[in-house]
Amino acid sequence: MALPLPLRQHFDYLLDASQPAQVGCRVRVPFGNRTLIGIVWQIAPDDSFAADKLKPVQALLDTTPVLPELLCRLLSFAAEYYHHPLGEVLISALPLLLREGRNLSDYQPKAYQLTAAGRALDASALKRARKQSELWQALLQHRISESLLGQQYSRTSLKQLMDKGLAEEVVVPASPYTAPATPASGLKLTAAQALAVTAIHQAFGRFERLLLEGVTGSGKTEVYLQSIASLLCQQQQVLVIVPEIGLTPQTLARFQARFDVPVLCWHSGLSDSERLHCYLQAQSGAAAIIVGTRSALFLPFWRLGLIIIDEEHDQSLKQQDGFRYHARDLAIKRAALQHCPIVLGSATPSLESLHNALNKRYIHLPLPDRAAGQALPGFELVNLKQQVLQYGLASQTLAQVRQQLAAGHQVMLFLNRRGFAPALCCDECGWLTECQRCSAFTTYHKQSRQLVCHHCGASKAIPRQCANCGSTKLTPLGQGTEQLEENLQQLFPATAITRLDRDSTRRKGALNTLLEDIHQHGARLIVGTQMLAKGHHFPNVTLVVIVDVDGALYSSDFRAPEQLAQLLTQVAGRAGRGDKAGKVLLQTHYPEHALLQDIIQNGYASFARSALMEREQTRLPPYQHLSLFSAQAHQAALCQQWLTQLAEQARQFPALQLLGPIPAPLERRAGLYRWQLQLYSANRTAMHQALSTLLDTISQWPLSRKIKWQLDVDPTDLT
DNA sequence: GAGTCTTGGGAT
DNA sequence: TCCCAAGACTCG
Repeated sequence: MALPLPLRQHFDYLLDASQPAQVGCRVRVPFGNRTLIGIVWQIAPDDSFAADKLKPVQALLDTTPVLPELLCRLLSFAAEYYHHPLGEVLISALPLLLREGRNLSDYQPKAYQLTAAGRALDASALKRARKQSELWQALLQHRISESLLGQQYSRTSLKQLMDKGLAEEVVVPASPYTAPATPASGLKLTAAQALAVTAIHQAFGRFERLLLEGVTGSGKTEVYLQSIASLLCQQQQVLVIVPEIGLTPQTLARFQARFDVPVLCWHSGLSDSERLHCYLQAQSGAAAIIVGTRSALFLPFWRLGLIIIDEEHDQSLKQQDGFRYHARDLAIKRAALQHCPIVLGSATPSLESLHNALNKRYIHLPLPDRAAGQALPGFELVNLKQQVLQYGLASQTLAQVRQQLAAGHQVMLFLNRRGFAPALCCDECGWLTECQRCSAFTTYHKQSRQLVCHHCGASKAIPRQCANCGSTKLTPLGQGTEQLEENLQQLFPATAITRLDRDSTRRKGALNTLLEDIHQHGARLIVGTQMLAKGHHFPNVTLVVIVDVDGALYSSDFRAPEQLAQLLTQVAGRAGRGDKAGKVLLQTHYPEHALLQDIIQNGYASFARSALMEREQTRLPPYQHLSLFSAQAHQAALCQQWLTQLAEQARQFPALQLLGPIPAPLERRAGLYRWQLQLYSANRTAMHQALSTLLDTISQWPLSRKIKWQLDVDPTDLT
């Protein structure tokens, strides 16, 4: 059995012949003095463990596996690849209700049918019970579903038939969806879109990876929709994976509006029973299309014909705690197991995917132009040096904002910093409000009157005095979205402003209300964080102002330039999507910066190619594989000691290059010091072998129990 | 991970 | 001699 424990071993139990278990079924087993839900992983007489010490399985919970063979293979691959305990990987793929050992049939539709005795019954036997007889007659013809029972027949009669052993309850899985006879028609495609759709169609029925690199507004979604259309006629299912924030009802509505088949969504906001419902609909084939966030990848499908990963560059596809998998990479593995194609779509593909496309491992499908023929918005750098700024905005920026608003257009201002100000500062001595438990300043939130640490989430009341000198003159330092909104309202008192960030969209449904507001035409200012960058379509936005990117220009993380280029391109892509041309103003103190120059003059595609060359020269991913060990403890010395020990071991593998131990960029978080050791290797197999050996070694160190440590294979975040 | 067992130092 | 906490050990 694989049990949900952080242990890299299996546990054996006795199953008797009356328990027809299969691999992938759940069992309830005694473990020490508690009970666990585990997954049957191997059924074999095994003498590796003393037979007299084996405990029997308490209950076999499934007659058919909740994890079908294909998912077992995917998950066992994932457990090996990410070096995460199998039991935890398996259990994390199941909806919570199944993890807790709930009975699957309790959630499946029921029907009633006659037992053998019922079918053999002589008609005269029920002649004195007219209602029972009627029901019996009906049951002779066909099963009766639970819903029909309430409407047409009496439950009492049924109970009487069941008590006599004449009728019985059976679980009837939902039936697969009805395939449309002809593909739904869509918009007229551009030549590039048509080529992409054809290429995807040609890949149906076999494993193929396709990278759809379409500039913002090039109509990637239309390509997805038209690719899906013909699959639905063959009664195949489609899985669409989107970033967390991209899954707005608008996205879902677009799929639902196009196709007359059941489209279900899967995301963290669903209740436990909604999740189980989705799981069952996918499994039975009742759902034709599932649009979901990364964990939708682990749903069982009746007949999966295509996987689409939208915004494949998005960081939210990588799980950042526990089982740290990358949904894009596991989806590719799943497509291989399913023998179906997978489409990776993005305006700003990750360097990893682009590398694979340029290498011809993936089929490259470029959409270089916007679908409706609009020009891509032009960038204009606004030099902030030696300028008098009003609320962080240059006079030429304000002039252009004013001009667009006067024309009745919408203007978007992007500032990747929520809250009112990144810190409160003492006027007298320069002291800044710091988080007690992190090496970071606390953000001032004016509305909620709190200082919040954006790293550990801790919040506290605003101090009246400086903790250093006792002065009462504390003023906000720097500008966040909350303040920008307030300031803009001063400058443009007659204009409606919508702010989109995690604070303004925290309430359920708030994001949609705000998006609706924006779509109600009219001049309007939209202020927001990177939430603005993710796939929204705002046809009336003609001007995008990137208020401040300077903080991101000089980062130690080798992925920072890639991520900044993606963010800038995605934000810029919100402009000029309707029938009016768009423009982007980029405010910076470093107008000569090479990265900014490259992006604004040559665009993302060119930037990405030169960034790849740089990665090749510096031997960074995707040209070498990276794994990251990190250690956290209350004392920095323990982290350092543990990683030094680890580095010593790792040095024995000639295929590995080491970087570290070094403190993490955010050196302390939630009271814990954080150190890391980066391992690089050109040889993936050698890397995995080394990691396995290292993990075995680590598990024997007493120090490993005193600190918190993790391994992240292919990390995307080095903070 | 969580519960139980072992060990050893310190208090009574 | 007892008590407690930290660390080791085990779970099938």
